[in-house]
Amino acid sequence: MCVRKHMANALIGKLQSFTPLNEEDCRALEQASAHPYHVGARQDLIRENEPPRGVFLIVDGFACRYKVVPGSGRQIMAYLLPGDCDDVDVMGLDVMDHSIATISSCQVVLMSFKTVTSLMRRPNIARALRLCTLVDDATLREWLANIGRRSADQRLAHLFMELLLRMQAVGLAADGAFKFPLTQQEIGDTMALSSVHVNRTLQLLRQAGLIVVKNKKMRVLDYVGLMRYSDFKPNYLHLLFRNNQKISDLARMGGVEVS
Amino acid sequence: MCVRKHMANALIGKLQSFTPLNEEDCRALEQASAHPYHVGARQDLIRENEPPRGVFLIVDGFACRYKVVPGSGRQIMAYLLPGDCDDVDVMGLDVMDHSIATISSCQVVLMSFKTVTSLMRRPNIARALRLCTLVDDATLREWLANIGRRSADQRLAHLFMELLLRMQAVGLAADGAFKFPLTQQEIGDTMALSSVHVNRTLQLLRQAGLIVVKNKKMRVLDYVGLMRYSDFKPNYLHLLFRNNQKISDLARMGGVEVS
DNA sequence: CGGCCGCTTGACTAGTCTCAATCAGTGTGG
DNA sequence: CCACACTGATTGAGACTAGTCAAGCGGCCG
Repeated sequence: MCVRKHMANALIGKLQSFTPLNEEDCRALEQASAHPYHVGARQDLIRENEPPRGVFLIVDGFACRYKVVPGSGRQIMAYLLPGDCDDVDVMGLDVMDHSIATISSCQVVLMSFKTVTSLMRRPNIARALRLCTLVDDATLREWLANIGRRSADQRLAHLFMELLLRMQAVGLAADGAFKFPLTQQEIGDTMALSSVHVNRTLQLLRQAGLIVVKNKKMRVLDYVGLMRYSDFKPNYLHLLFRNNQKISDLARMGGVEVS
Repeated sequence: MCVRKHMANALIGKLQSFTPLNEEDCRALEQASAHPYHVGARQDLIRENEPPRGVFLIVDGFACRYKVVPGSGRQIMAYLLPGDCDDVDVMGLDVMDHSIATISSCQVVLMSFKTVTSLMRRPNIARALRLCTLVDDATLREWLANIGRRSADQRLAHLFMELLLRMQAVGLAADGAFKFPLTQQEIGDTMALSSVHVNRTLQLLRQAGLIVVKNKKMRVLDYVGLMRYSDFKPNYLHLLFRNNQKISDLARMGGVEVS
């Protein structure tokens, strides 16, 4: 197991939370993500129907997967937070079936297929990356249930609770607060609501004393309340795989049986 | 490449449409799926929070992934049609984050982790199974966009078009018609609509001369119309990977640029 | 024949959307 | 330093899609 903490590198931190990595693994990952480049806010990294050029890794900032539905704007289908990356198997695809874009300005690495292939030859890394994909899939399913079944207020509460946990998992939340660069329009694009309704719903959550949003930062004032409010069950994030004690505790506090 | 046609085994047929398989590959797959067992309609195969016992493969019938959202019924998040199977990586999870249940009565295989591991040692099979997962993910994203962005009538039209293509891809649709064992309630659970609204919406699509549903069979009367109606783009099914000429033609007829 | 499940229809309700106007914060050029 | 422009947040009013409740119908099975 790699002894040094690599929280400077969110990817390493995240993978280590899934599976132990040795020195060699860490070196390989550091090398692979050594040269990020800067991308401004609201820029496409790759568009639907384009052939994948490699595997994107977000080192810093918020990015998202999205699709445009003609006549109804766009649907955001996932957030890519620092340490998150594309499905490693996109290499196998001829063309992308969705687009990826930055939300805030980002530090991005585009790993070549060769790089990814050599990373995947390391069993620990391969295992960790596969688990990442599994969690991404589970998150997508949870979003489907969220959008399909919950009312606007519960939907937003659920999303914010997830963001808090995910940001905490990569060490980017302190005291319930984290960077939150999303516009209300973008929140609406995510949760299938109009920006007007997002606005009114945010006021509701604020009045309920659950959250505060200000200066592109969100603070969760009462995460137990937020979990209850949205019926949030953290199981889909599979946090108990992870060796961050604080997160596991938090997960348990949801009042959920996590066997 | 395996010369014999294996359409008796939907899985082999499906994998072959992604990548050529040799005799050995086919034998291994046949062995792995040799002993399906029968499960009645509306039975859970595995429930959320249970540890996975293996990888499910649907040999015949309709099954689905779903989650129950307290206070709002259930959300179906995917259909498993004949030849479809669980994500091979569920083996890596401690507990399921969703349930899997039959819709109609089914023939099911539960492949042991050992079996799956040995299948994954065959490069062709591994590649094909990974592509399956990628298509499943893309389908999930498309459903999210569908539920998030489209009106009830477009949503249903889109779903039916997808089902037609998928059933055709495994040789289970003839002349635009295929088995359709879903109740209106289940369609609603899938597309996040009430059963009452599903009922009225189906009448709309019927009156528009697009589909007929009768005796647990659906017939698509005008698939070009259905595609237009729902703005269906078949790209997410990645059909052009597949060696079924008819499907590729159909995909192109959507009027879509599929590079 | 009776019971049950699923389909159908009607009437009413409500959550969310759309349109439109105003306000606030930030950055820019004169 | 101020006027202006632009983007995003906020508020109000009215319209509409889809949900809920409730009753009746139809076909299948024991």
